[in-house]
Amino acid sequence: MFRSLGEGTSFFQKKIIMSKYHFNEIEDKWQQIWRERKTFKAENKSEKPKYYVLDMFPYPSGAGLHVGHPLGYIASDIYARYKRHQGFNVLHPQGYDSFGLPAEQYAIQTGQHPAKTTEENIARYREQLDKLGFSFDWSREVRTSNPEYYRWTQWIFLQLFDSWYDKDQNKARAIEELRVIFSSEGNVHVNAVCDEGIAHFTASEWLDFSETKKQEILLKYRLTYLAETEVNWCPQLGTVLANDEIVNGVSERGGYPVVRKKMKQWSMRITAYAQRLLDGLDKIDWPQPLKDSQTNWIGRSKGATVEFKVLPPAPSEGRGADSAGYLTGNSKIIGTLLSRAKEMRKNPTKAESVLWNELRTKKVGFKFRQQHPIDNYIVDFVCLSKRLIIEVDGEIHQYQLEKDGERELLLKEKKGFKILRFTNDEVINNLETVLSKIEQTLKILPSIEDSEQPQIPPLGARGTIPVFTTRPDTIFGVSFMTLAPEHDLVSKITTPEQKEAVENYIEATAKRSERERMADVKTITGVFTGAYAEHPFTGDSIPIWIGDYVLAGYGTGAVMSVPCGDQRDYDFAKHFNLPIPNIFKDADISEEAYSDKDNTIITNSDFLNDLNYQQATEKIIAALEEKGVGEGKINYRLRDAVFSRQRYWGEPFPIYYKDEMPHPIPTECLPLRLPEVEKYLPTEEGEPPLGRASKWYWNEKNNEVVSPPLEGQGEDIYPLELNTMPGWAGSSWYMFRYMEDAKRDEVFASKEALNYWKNVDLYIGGSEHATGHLLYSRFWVKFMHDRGLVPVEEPFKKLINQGMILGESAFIQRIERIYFETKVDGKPFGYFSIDKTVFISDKIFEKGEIGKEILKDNLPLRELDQKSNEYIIQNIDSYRVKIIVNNIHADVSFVNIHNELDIEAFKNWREEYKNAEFITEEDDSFKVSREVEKMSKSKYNVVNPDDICNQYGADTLRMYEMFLGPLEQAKPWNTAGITGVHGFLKKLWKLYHSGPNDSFYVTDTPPSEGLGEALKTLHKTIKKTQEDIEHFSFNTSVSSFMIAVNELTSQNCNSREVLEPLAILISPYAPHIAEELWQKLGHSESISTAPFPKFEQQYLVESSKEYPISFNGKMRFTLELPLDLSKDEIESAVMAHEKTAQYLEGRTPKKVIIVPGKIVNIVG
RNA sequence: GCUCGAGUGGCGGAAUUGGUAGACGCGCUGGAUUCAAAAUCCAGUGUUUUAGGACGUGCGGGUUCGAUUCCCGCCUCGAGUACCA
Repeated sequence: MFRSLGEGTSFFQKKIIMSKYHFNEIEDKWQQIWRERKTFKAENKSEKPKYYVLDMFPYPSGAGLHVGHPLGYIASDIYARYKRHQGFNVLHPQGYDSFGLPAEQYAIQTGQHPAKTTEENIARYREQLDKLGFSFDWSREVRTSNPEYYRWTQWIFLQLFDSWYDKDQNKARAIEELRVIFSSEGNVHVNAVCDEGIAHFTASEWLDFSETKKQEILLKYRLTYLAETEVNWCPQLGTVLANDEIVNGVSERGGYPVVRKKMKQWSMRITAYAQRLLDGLDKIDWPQPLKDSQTNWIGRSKGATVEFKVLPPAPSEGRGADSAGYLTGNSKIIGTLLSRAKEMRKNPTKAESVLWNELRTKKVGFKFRQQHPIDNYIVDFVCLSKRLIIEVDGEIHQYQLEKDGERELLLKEKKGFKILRFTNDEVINNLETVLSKIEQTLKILPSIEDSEQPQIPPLGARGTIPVFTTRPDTIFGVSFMTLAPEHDLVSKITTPEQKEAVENYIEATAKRSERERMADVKTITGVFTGAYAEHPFTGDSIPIWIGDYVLAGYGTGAVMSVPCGDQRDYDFAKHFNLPIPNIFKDADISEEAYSDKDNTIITNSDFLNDLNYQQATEKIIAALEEKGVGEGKINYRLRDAVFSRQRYWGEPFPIYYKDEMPHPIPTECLPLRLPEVEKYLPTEEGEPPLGRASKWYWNEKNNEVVSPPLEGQGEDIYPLELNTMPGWAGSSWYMFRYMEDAKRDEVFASKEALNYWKNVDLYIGGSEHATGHLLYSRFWVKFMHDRGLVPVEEPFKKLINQGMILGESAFIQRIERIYFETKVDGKPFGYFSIDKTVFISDKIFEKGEIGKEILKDNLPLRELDQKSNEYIIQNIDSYRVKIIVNNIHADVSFVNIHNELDIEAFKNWREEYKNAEFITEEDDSFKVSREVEKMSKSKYNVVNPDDICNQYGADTLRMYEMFLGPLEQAKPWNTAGITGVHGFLKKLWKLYHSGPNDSFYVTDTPPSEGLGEALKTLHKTIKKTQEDIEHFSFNTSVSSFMIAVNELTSQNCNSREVLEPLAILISPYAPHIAEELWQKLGHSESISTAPFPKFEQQYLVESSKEYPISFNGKMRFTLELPLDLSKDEIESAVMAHEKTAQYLEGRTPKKVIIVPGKIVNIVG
């Protein structure tokens, strides 16, 4: 080691030092130059083609970076730099996902404002990132927790609030357009993704509604809406817990009870986009496993809905529509009428059937419906597109006349229908006249758009139980129905006799947490409701059960149980002794259900007999639709996303409440800044932390945040929303923010910027975001596209998941107990626990008897005697000794590459180890065992990139991380291996410093004057590097650099023609050393702008090939032959070779396979 | 359970469409240099062997002149997801 560079050092020594590879100096120098010259600033206007490389931005945690974090950033940086060499205008930004839980938890514990913690963490992250020499354009940095950023998150939220999803146009539209539709024609023809069970209203009704009522209705259509959602509430902790924070029904922290509580929460109607999210996957270049998990998450299944009519609870209560005692209340009238309409359709009068016969075939030119419910009535025939009702009357009583007059008035006034009336007589005897009158009227009446939409009352409101099934073909195998215990109808259909049992069951299941219910799938539970449903085809009565194997949240929360075809139904049926009819030909269902779709032949199923799955499904769906009791349907597993969090450190909702209804804050008033609170906990009343803010009301008049109004004052003052947005809000659109560089105050991103950069060309990040960020972000982008805010439908064109870098934990073994066993009869003699802390070197006892010696020397037997008065171990040799050890994590920094522990450092680590004893190896070393685990602070296996940078340099770290293995694969970190890559960089440096005293030496002499091998090496490397980068195979290109440098070194190459392109090839990987060499080569511009070397095939052309000669597929020897030989010439050359005869041992070859340029194989 | 991915030396891994299995690096062994160490350089390193060879890419089959690569059946590990009707 040199003491100093001062006077005592000779000039000669100084020279040597200066020309060595001083990575620290070089790296500092270039990082500073890049920063000063803004080398990597992207321009929004350029002649060059654009390329956008993005990393998933990090959450700046307090722990800082470990070597696993930069892996993806290094890969993306290499690609970004490569693309710059290829002549692209590259956007490669970075930022922080800076809202989140850890900062808030820290705030709760310390009272420190999360903004401050976040700020500090970001500073530390930035410092660490800067050391690695990334080519980020930091001028475009984003932080999701900055008001100037979340202003636009709030703005986008308001766009969602201001939108509804039109299923007909299959896109989101402005809510204003929906108001216009409501004002002109009510909601009957609106085909929207919306809440269930919205009552129908007419235009005039809409206009009569109060503004609050209108808002209430509009909320049911908005893409972000308020809904009662069940959450896990922990009263003791005063907070809502996520599912994974609950273990066995109690909180993970503290073990407090958790109850299910309904809370009003904001939700996002992501389900509207289910199909488009699925379809979009075909258009993007993402890893298949990731696409698969999104596909699974969306969970599309094709099947049918079937409605089962609930039979009246007891025959004595009658069957008529008027006396359906169990269906009460206004909303149920439609349902009653509908089932009555069905009844009436089945039993038409003669006149009705004659007229229907004419109308149904569209003879009059328009589509008519028979016995159709309109408002509170059933009309005989209706043409919805012309709003024409046709009534056929029989003998009219006075009572009926009055009623009809009343309804006529209503229908005319409110719904704008024209009514034509005919008598039975007219229809039967004067059909032609009747028809021409209808036709004439139709001509006069104006058409109404979208009239083909039938008026369907909401599911379940008709006294029927709708179910979803993927196997409608098995409908004749239904022997019972099962509802989720939470199903709305349960209380309505349960008979008095079963009431108690059902209520007890519901109570019992409600107590079990969702987790418990899911974990325990073996116990079969359920209760009979006492009610029956009618099979839509056989008319049989089917018992209706409830059971917790049916989930309220999926499908309709009810299933038609087909025990012969579904294992769960089968188990349920067996358990409760329900019938299991078999509808599968030649299927054995004595032990389990027959769920094989492909080999199904249906039997015992009326008109489905002898059909296979596909045919039967097709036929039954047609039959369901014809009968009006069901239809083919696509169901999705995807649920709407809950968007509220009862947290402080997130975006506040720009919403205030007036008359209980949410109102948006004017967009020009954004951002709505997070208020200050004195504590980051929920309030005593269980409100979210924002409830503690002293100023958190909105003055509608002055448009400002104000204090709560005093009693009797503040007419224009309304409370603001107390929840905040979840983490994925800010990350769903951040890729667009980077695009904007100048007008960030005016827009989330300008049209010009959005149109120029379009979408992310390459996105690199972890696969853990598969069903979170990556799905939500796609959803928001599709929405933003619909509303004309962005030009693209998909945010990320190509995506790569980098694998995790795992840590190699070090384990030190602590003796817990010693177990003796007599040698004679193998009987246990005794356990001895150790009250001292004794550590034992790894595997020392595998060395047989040595172990015992060591034990004798180190564990004085008196210790054992003291511990147990009963047994005195006099002579350890007469026993078999078993040591029970406990593995304890030791910090990896105490362990060297030979797995030897620095005992002193370990002793000083923790107070409890200060006086520990160590049983060492014979050479006094102490070994630890190693195991690969996730890198984490708690496992003491974290390797800090700063340390690596200081010791080996950023270029070495970058290259080594790439060299470890394929980018997408998980791989363990092993610091010992880094010397190989570091040695390579030293060799690279040396290659350019082959002058006297290791001075820089590069000549302008063409390499062809030597052997010409150097150019071959160079072009081979160009080809390989280019292919590898394009395939993201960075590990193999590092090895090809090593090969190149090894070859060029042995060729003594110092030609500029080779070394200059080589520096460019390496620069994406090791940018600092490359810049330094580039400068030494005489360039003043950054190497990052140099064009990528062009590969030329001519240098790789070979004239001969070392042929492997195989016998029966086994390679025996090689033979160098000219490449231009014909097959025959190769054969004769091979056959003439002496070794050929030797391996043939006199046999005649049956066949000789020759693949010119590849291989020769002799068979025989 | 279902879906997806992966199994190659002591270790990380390579072999782009079936064509010389183990590139490159670590580690290990021996040597050179050094007072010594570090660093550097050189040689060797899949297993086995009677030194000819034999066996080797999780296991068992198959296709082929030839299989780490393709097909069938299993085993193990990892990830995601889970009573989804």
